Amino acid sequence: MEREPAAGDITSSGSSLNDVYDMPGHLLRRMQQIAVSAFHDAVGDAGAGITPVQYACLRAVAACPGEDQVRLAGAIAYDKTTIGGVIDRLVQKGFLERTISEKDRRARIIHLTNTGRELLARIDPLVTRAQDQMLSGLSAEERRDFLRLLAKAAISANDLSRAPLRPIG
Amino acid sequence: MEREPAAGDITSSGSSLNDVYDMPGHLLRRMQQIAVSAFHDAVGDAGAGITPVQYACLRAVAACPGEDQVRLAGAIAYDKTTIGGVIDRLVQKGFLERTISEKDRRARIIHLTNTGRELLARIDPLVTRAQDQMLSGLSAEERRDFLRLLAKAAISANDLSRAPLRPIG
DNA sequence: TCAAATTAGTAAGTATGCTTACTAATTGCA
DNA sequence: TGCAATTAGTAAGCATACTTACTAATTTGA
Repeated sequence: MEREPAAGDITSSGSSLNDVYDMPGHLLRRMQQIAVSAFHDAVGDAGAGITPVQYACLRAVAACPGEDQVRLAGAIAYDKTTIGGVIDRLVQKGFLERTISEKDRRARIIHLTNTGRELLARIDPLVTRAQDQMLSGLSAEERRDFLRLLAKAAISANDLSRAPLRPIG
Repeated sequence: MEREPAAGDITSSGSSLNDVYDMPGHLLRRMQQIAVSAFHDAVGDAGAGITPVQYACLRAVAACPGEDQVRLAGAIAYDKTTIGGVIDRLVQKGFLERTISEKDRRARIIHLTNTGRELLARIDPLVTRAQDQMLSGLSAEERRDFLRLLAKAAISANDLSRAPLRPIG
């Protein structure tokens, strides 16, 4: 397999990183990390150490109080193992309550605490600001186009995911 | 356009998950996970357990042989701590070689092994296929638009990231 | 009705993707 | 020249995001 580099070679391996830079997988990974950064920059100390994943989990509980973990996971496209740990930490911090369901003793019913509700009210506007900042390089029209296509791609490929979105209701 | 919650509102907290579903942060997180899934589905057993992150690292070494870890990290926008572990595992599997630099004894110089080169040649077409599959819900024109906007957003917000892209050369 | 299949949740293990903190080597500058 | 600042890399710790495997509870169906 090994050979001497020849005169016409672009790179010593015949491959360039430009391919990688244009791959949706690479760009999505980078944008996701930019999104996490922007979240932390915008929320800062107001967030009591909350993460983007924990924020979405709180929003899911706020929108769907009294659901069990599997259905909450589906509502925001989390793996059921993942959401277990996320809820652990949010209970630990006093933002969520976890009780055993009366109807199904396997299931855990999740509710917001007042502290959790207060946290959400406090950071919601900051999170909205972060969403703007991560797309600050796009014009208003480009943002609309981008979001439309991003949502369309995510909906189309939903079942490719290990943790597909399963909206409640 | 924001409005006051009215008597007839659906949710008890005045918030709905529709906001979350439209947030770029949420959609980017979902698409990133879809991308990882599509990679594993497409590469399967041919990849010797390689991950998308490890693949990009191999491509970076192939394109920029003989670089140190910090510069390789910059070439694909990885944190220097992260790439350390990634390279550990790739050396462990026999795809990369790590040697101490003669010029700077702090630095580790990374090279592909022949096995690593063979792996790349084998899986490159499969990875390309995965990139198509994750955008299968978009038309050719939509894909072009989406990729253009995604790249533009990532370039603009590069310095928001904790691990910005720092191309070599 | 009762055993089989399914389901909710957890546990353990692995791989990113950071943070902070540290060592060792190199650079810069007074 | 020599000391301070910087830099490459690692270590430890924490939070996702899975995988596989397990327990316990519920549902199914013969």
